[in-house]
Amino acid sequence: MSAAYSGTHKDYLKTIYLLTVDGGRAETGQIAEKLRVTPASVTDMIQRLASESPPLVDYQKYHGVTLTSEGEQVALQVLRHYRLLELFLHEILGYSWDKVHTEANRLEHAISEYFGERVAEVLGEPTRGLYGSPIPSKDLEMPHQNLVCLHDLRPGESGIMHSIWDEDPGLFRYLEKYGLKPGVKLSVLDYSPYDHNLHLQVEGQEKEVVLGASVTAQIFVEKE
Amino acid sequence: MSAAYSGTHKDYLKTIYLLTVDGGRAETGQIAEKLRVTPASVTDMIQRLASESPPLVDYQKYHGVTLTSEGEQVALQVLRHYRLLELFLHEILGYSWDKVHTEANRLEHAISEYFGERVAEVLGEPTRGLYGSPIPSKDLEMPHQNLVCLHDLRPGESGIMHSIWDEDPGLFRYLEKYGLKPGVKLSVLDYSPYDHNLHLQVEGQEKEVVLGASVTAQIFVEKE
DNA sequence: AATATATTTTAGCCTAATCTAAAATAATCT
DNA sequence: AGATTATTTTAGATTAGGCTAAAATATATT
Ligand SMILES: [Mn+2]
Ligand SMILES: [Mn+2]
Ligand SMILES: [Mn+2]
Ligand SMILES: [Mn+2]
Repeated sequence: MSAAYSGTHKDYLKTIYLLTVDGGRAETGQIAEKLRVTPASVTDMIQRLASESPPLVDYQKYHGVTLTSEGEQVALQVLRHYRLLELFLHEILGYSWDKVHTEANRLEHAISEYFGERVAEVLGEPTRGLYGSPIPSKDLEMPHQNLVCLHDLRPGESGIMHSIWDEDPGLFRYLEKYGLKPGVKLSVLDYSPYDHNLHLQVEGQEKEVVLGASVTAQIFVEKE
Repeated sequence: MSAAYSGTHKDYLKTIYLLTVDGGRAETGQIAEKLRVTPASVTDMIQRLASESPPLVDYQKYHGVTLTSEGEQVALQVLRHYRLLELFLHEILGYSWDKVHTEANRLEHAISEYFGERVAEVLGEPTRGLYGSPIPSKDLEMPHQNLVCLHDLRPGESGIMHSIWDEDPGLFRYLEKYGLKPGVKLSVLDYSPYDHNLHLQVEGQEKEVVLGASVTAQIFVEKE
């Protein structure tokens, strides 16, 4: 189906996907920051993405872009490769969490579809990757998930830790020290309305864990 | 040490290495054919390789190039990646022989040094790849080998099949039908001076195998 | 040795993807 | 509402790596 897009095209599309997955448009400046290029370069590129046939983005001057369905297909394919690679590097090649990102981000464009499917098979056709991130299926459907931000849970509610915003490895390591990693059950014991701190009971930990709003806002849980 | 050379640079250097490993110079037209670009493009590129600092090739106008030792280091690094990947794709991901080449040729530039070493470890630090091709060590030494062309063996002489010229998968499959694959012992029973045919005893085969000069010239054996 | 053929190099052009500086537009503040 | 600030777009330039056509050089043939 889809033509063979360049690695650069794919990086733009993946970035736009991640910026718009929760609704809204991806703005020039945001894309520029993520891809570490100048806004002028982004304007140039998104105009080219918009004038591909079929168009890959819907571009409104001065108001950023959204993906067309063609653009989304490409983005999901790259994202599938990316998340399969993350898992593969960690599980099969023994990469540590923090080394995974850079390598997967380079390899995601270099591997063939066939490579992707071979890796998927070796890994047992996973639907969740590192940090619990969802992996699009081979036919590019996102696995359904009933996620809620930990920040929004209140005493008495509980869930399974799922993933963290932006997949920040530094934050990930910090949370690991409190036993907080994907798959772990947690329940909210208390909430302080003044500082928005949450007091948590974390599976496998004796002491309760207290996290500030700037941290809980970054954590997604699958509500029970 | 070495700067970060582009994938294109590396493809040229690997190609030049393979064209000069048996001595002599790599000519513009040969490189152009292997890389499927025009001779004019090759001239342009080898002039740039020659004016890198340090220079990667020794260029003599109208008489092709040889690698400098810096160029050879880069070539060996790429070749190591390439041959590790070939083996990896076949052994770990279950690629068939003929699918391996294209993927490895793309991935050889995309993987990091770290990835290469992780793969090497998973494979058990191999020194020979598919078709018995030698894999440069981590510090870029080629494994010693006392190879001779099957074409030059005469009755009474014998050896272990090692590899085939140019790693042609079609020829490889043809030879497999006669039990001829890397690691198999063979001895020369007879030689016809008129057609240069060789009559071979191949380990594991009852009937003798007769091969023409155009085939025996492509086969390397480790002499006993 | 002269001519014909094959190979290589030069010259000029092209596209993708980036940049900087300046101009245009939108968003924010008073 | 008007002025200031922030963001985006345009214009023009650059670099890598390719191309074609023509010129230069080398190799082969008579
Ligand atoms: Mn707007
Ligand atoms: Mn990428
Ligand atoms: Mn010469
Ligand atoms: Mn290559």
